[in-house]
Amino acid sequence: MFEKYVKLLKDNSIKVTPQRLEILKYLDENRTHPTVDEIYSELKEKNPALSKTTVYNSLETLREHGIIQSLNISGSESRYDFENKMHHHFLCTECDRVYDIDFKCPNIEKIRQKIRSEGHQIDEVYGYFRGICKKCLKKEE
Amino acid sequence: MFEKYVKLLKDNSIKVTPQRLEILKYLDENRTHPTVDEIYSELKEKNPALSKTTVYNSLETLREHGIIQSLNISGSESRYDFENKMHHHFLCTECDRVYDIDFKCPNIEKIRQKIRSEGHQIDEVYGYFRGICKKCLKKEE
DNA sequence: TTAGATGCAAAGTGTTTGCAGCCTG
DNA sequence: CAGGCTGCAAACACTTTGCATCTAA
Repeated sequence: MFEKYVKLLKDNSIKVTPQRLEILKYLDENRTHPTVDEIYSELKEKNPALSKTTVYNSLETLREHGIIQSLNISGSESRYDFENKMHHHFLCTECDRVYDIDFKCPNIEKIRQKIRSEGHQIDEVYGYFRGICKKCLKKEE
Repeated sequence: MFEKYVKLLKDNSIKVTPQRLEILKYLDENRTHPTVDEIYSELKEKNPALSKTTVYNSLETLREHGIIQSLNISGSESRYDFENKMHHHFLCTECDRVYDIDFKCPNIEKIRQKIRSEGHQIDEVYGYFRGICKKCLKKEE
């Protein structure tokens, strides 16, 4: 049940703890770009001793190792994504849902090259789109 | 001296106040993507009665009217940009400087169309790049 | 004259820090 | 056993809110 996540952690030389396994499993099974609060509230039900600090610490550790991705699309709180391959995101400013955008943009490589040619080093690329999603547009009618 | 900014405000039917004029002038003359604190600290010197609340309020009003742009590239605090045309940004995670990226990416239109074709409505597009800038790379040597 | 802007203080929200005790490797 | 992780409380940083006063139009 947790073998997959144990392997992920061991491969990255990170200590395996029950909290980290639960967080990874939650992110893997909930590709809704949850916030720290959402993760914490949900996992706290099964483990009432869980601390929010641990959720913050674990997410940061996982992110540092490139196992997960963090998003800052909403401006206020961070969101987390088990999918670590590069892709873009669309935020609905009505319902706060975040949608994945899997469009491959060959120009990102050109931009990277342009920035590199100016002497800078690029580590991360984010594409954020905001607007109103299909569901919310229907409600407004 | 302020005619340009008075016109900007009047054209948008926003009341002309000394605070708003100073903020606009500051942003126009400092294309360094300043934070609220930077704007506030600087303007407070000439007008000690200035309130940070007013800076927040004014920036939000200007942003709502599309006169200026706000950036959330650093995760924590917001930054502001007098330039309101679409362009991308590069954040140096060492020195926190933000550089403009004026690369025109024709694929953004394709992504917009793709998202639209799925039924969503797009209002804003942000491209954020993070890494280490030329100046900081030199220091590290 | 009046709707809206300002400034102050207080409250709110998301995140980080310090540290004692516990657990993984 | 040692270094790293957890959990709690307190501290922090940024932003928003409530409200009395003031000001642009």
